[in-house]
Amino acid sequence: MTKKVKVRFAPSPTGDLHVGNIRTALFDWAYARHTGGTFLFRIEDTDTTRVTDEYINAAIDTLKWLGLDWDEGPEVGGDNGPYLQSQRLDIYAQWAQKFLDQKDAYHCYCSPDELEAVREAQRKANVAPGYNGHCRDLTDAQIAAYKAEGRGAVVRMRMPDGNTTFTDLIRGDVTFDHNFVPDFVLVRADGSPLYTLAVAVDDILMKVTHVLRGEDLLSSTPRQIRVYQAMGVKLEDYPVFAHLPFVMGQDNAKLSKRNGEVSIAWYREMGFLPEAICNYLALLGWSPGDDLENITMKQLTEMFTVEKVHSSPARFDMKKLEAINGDKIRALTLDEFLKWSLPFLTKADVITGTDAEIELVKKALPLIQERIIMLNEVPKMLKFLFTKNFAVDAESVSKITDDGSKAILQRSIKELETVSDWNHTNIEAVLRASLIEEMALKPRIAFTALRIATTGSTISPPLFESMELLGKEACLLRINAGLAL
RNA sequence: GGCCCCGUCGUCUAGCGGCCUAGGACUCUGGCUUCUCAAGCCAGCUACGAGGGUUCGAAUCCCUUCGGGGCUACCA
Repeated sequence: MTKKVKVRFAPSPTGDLHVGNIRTALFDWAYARHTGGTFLFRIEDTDTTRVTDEYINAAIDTLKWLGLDWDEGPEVGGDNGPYLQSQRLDIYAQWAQKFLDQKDAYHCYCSPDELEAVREAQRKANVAPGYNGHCRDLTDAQIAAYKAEGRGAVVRMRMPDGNTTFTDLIRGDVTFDHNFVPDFVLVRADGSPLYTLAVAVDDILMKVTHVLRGEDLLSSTPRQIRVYQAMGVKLEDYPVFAHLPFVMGQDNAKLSKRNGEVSIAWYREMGFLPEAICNYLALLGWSPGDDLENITMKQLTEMFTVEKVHSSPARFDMKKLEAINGDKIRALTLDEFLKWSLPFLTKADVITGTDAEIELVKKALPLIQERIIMLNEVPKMLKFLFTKNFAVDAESVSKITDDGSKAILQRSIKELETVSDWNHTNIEAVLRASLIEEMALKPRIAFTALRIATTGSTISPPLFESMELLGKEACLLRINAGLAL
């Protein structure tokens, strides 16, 4: 009988969640959903100097926004909580004490300076740096002496001789010789637990079956397995590991959270859709196959398997993300597009949100849906429909002050005044008849002048539709104003 | 330095011994369409890091080498 899958995403929010974090979260989530298992969300905040409440809340918010819903964790609860490690300190302390009692762990009185000196010597001697086992077998007298000195002590796990082999779902069997896995610290001198202790204890206690995480944690796996052993966990109850390849930056360096472009919050502000971000990120290190790329979240959960995840790192490519975002925007229904656009429009002060404004937005959106790749372009493209103090873009003014343009504008006013039923078909008809047919102008020339005068820019939604939405009065007003420039 | 991981077009990938004179997507270039910008359509450029094996046959298996990355904390 196979156990029900439980996958966890356990970030340490020392900043806004970034691209790499989210790719991991996405795979965790997709795998849980694919298998019909449980998705557990846990916050690893044992490093209190770097993790803040603000970042924790931001992480929760980001995950929700992306649609990566969790079954156990902050806000939703569960049977294995609490899900913030800072609230589980007593649990870790108990286990650490147990390890001490079992002699699996011991107190180490070495000072940071002493440890550094040892490492320095090791580097010089060209041997593997790491803890040298100095305090492994201290006598009672030695311990008493250290205590008398007032030294603090950390709790260190004893790494036995031998080696650890585990099967990584993505990389196959991986073996680490314990000669290169020194005794590691479980508890700081101040009594607080370290990641190595907390993850292992939590993954077991929370009954996690699959640990899918970044490959930077690959070499810490033998340490976790050591903790499982000390906990007395049976082999078949160890979680299965899968180390996901990195998402790298353009320069082949690991994407770092110091860079603004990696923060998911930034992508949200720019107007990327969560589904586009997830779709793109899913393609980094994984592929649905069959030349398929544009997939829905539902398809992702149906097709995703860890076995198909690559072992090699992937470069993050903004252009491709943009292309996918454009595809996703074009696939939106009008109501969806409206829902996503409104916040951008109000935030940019293009509209305040009245019913009349929303009605007009609704008419205008279809005109720009295939012309944008990010939602933050919506206000830019629709501003001309709502602005109270209209002005032609500075760089476009000179393009309509020549005699040719004046003639076009003059003739347009004359023709447009005659249009009684103001719609784009009629507008186009009179303008083509007069400007193109009679004046024999090139459409490009004639309509560019009108475009600048009515929308203020050389780039706009389709001209005649734009004029229709603007209304006859406003159009004529603006063209007249353009004539006066 | 040591340990570990990785190596197909510029980028993401398909490929799991013959379907590969290596397919798709993004980017880029050219063209068509066209009221701008897009979108759409067509065409083109460009890859199995290198060297050895194994085999009738290798991108696919093995070895070496080179290159990239991670870890080497009282960070995660």
